[in-house]
Amino acid sequence: MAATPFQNFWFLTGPTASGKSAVGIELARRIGAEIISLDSIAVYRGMDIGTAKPSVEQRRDVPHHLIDIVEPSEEFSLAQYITAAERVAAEIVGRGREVLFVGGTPLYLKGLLRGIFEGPPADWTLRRRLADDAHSHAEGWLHERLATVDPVSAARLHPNDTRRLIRAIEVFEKTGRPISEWQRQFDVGRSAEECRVFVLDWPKAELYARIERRVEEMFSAGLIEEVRRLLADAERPLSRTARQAVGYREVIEHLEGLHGLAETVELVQRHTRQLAKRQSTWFRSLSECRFVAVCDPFDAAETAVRLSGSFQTQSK
RNA sequence: GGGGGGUUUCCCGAGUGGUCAAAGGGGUCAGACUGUAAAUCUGAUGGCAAUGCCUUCGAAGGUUCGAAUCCUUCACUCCCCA
Repeated sequence: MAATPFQNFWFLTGPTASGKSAVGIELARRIGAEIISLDSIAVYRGMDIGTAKPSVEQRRDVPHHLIDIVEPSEEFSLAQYITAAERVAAEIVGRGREVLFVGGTPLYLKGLLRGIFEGPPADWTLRRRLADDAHSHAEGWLHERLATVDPVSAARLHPNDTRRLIRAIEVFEKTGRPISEWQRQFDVGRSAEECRVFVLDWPKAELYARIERRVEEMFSAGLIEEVRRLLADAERPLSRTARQAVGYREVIEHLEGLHGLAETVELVQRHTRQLAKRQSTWFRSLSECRFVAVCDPFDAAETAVRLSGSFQTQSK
């Protein structure tokens, strides 16, 4: 799954609330691109307010893909994303247009840039069994168990990193080969000069102010009502991947009576700041990234001009 | 006016003579991350010339070899009776 030359496409990313969507549309216009959303939650239909999806007008203006492609009751995964992105990107290229990825899910970005291994899909029954076994054994059982079949991965993973330990064991059981032998794609990245991966880079205080404001706007735009609607269909409960999204998780808890409204708003703001922090950690670690400094007053069109121009001059 | 409780490191909150710079949680900072990733996991978190030293548990005194822990007074705060 690594062969697709995603490196030749355009990528616009950055932490949440950094203005990616607005800049993306301006940039797409300039370069004649269609946009592929790079967002693990915007794939869900009906999850609009909390994901700050581009508006209908914006989507009419520039074609957007991989938004609203699954039901909130369905699980979604990295591999599904990569597969869908490959397909859509090929279609866009077929139309003779540029491909511009816009969004802030760094794992998906890395998967696009470097490829992912052809592994087995999640087996939730097996995972559940392993988790149960781990509970009934002593601390560190999963880790020891992995060490016997895949010492390399065991050495890399912390004994408490249950999810990755389980996935590593799962891959071994399904394929008979250790996951550490499968996973080579992420080892080496290309340099920023060879790629067009732009990261909107804000001063922290300004970004945090944008986050606070945006979360308040989500609530006044009806986030709580949106969550009520999502929960209304008892036949099709929200999937594990859909319900863990920031904004949704906290509002669900609010509706369950766990915390009041004011506290909920604060929680969403705080968790969003923490998300932004983790996104930034990813960008710093990716050699492909090119940081584009932005600050208030923010001008999306001007930023788009600047980063497309910077590419022309920087790439010789 | 009478009786009882509280004041702990950024926050909440354990700790009732030494093993306490002080549990745990939150926050913050940093890191990891390949089929749950807006998830999950890890480390650090009083100061410093730092295998030790200095400052800290409302304030000031006191007891003791030794106090966040005991005593006295003061300040603020909460509850009950009047």
